[in-house]
Amino acid sequence: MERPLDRNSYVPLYAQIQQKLRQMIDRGEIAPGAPVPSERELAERYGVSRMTARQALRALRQDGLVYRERGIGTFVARRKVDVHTRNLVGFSEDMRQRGLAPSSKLIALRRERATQQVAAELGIAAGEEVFHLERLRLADGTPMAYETNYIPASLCPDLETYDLERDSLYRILEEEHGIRMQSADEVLEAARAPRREARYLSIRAGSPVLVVHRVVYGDNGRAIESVRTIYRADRYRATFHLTKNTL
Amino acid sequence: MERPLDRNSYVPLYAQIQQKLRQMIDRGEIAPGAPVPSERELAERYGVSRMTARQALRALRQDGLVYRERGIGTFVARRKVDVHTRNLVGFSEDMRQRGLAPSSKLIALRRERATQQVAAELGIAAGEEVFHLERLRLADGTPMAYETNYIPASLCPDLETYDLERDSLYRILEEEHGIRMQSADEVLEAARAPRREARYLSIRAGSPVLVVHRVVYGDNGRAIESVRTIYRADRYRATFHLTKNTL
DNA sequence: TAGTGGTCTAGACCACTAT
DNA sequence: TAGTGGTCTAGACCACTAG
Repeated sequence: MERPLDRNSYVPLYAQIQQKLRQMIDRGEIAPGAPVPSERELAERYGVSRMTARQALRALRQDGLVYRERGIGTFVARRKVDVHTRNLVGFSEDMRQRGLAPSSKLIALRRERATQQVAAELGIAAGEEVFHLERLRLADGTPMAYETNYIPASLCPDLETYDLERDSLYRILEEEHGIRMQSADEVLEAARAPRREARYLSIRAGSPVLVVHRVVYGDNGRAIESVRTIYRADRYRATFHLTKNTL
Repeated sequence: MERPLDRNSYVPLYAQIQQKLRQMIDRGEIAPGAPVPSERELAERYGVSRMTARQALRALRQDGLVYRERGIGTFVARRKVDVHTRNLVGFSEDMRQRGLAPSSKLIALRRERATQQVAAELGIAAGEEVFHLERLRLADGTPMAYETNYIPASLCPDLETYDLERDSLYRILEEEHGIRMQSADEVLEAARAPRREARYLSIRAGSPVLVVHRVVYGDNGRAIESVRTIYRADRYRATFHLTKNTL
């Protein structure tokens, strides 16, 4: 028999089902290509309506863990690329998902007035106060990326009190300030490493680098931060899982 | 009064509502930051249940067009980056969305036996027949990318009969062969342009390029194609819209 | 208090696939 | 024919936010 769901939990039922299925897939209990229980079977097994079971499967498909075939069933996807779905995680979590230990070296942290460009990116007025943060990002102790963040000072006035060499900015914003990230726009491009950043990254100036510019939005639709991350091209690849829209 | 939905159409009701809202947003009839009709209002206005209206709004959020705040409402997102959501489109459609005219120069198209690596990417046996396609991709007549595709020959045995300089591979697969793309894994990295591709792209060998490797999966979970696209770094940026998972 | 989005129910019909 | 996923209904309760 199946362990029942916790109906008093704050975790929605569909999320609990999703989590159970995700575990079974991760542990290999359901092999790639093998069918996942159908919506109706999940509904019966866990004592929920079919719409609830369906919601769990939809989220798994969104993450690329399963694919669905109408009239046939839902199956565990055969992953080719090792996709760390990049569901809006920061550098620390990204590295952990890749099995690497993240760390940082603080280069700069100061309050300053937003330039026209930064203000436009963050949707605030030019001249408003922002935190300007620069960190060298390491994975297993070796330089991986150079990251520059701009965060509206009003969102997190006490940012200077945290240890940004060890702590995760996203963790601080999310857990300490209740700022929930909802979505982000990312632009990726290839470039030559600028002299200054190249020195920190221990590469030659002009070497190819992957530049990722990201603006993160909160659940109120307002920008939380603007980040530019310069990755060593020889150490980093960005991975994505794309799905056809209209669920 | 509102134009009613077409209940006999093959287009689902939620997709029709989604389309109407998308138009209103695109035309600027609902300004960024302004509220979209609530789920209950859409339900009443179009004579559908709330769950159906909800499905329309969910898809719009997934695309980053709106954001939702519980207890308050749904609002048109204030886009900072011009995101062409890259919902699994090919080069042709990508360029069109950027307002550029795509064209191609066919470099090679031949049947060959899949190497170990290509076979692994496509999930077929090494030695099985694949089409090997190479094209120089142009936007408004200037070189933008060099693209190499591998497609299992069994999927589209008559590929050679199409004009791959003018036609879209995705269109051929989708419309002529009923192969529906469902998802894809993408890996992006920065690199130096190899000599051969650099010549086609009219750049110096060693210049930075953005290399995008993509494996596309159909709705049966099987790989449809493996593509490697080398973009000129000075002409192309890849844009993405990321969302927090669990809808 | 009224309105919102988030979750959930217990059904229903459909097109599709495999047997 | 039986089972699947896709769509849809007409309700419900909840936590949340605003006035």
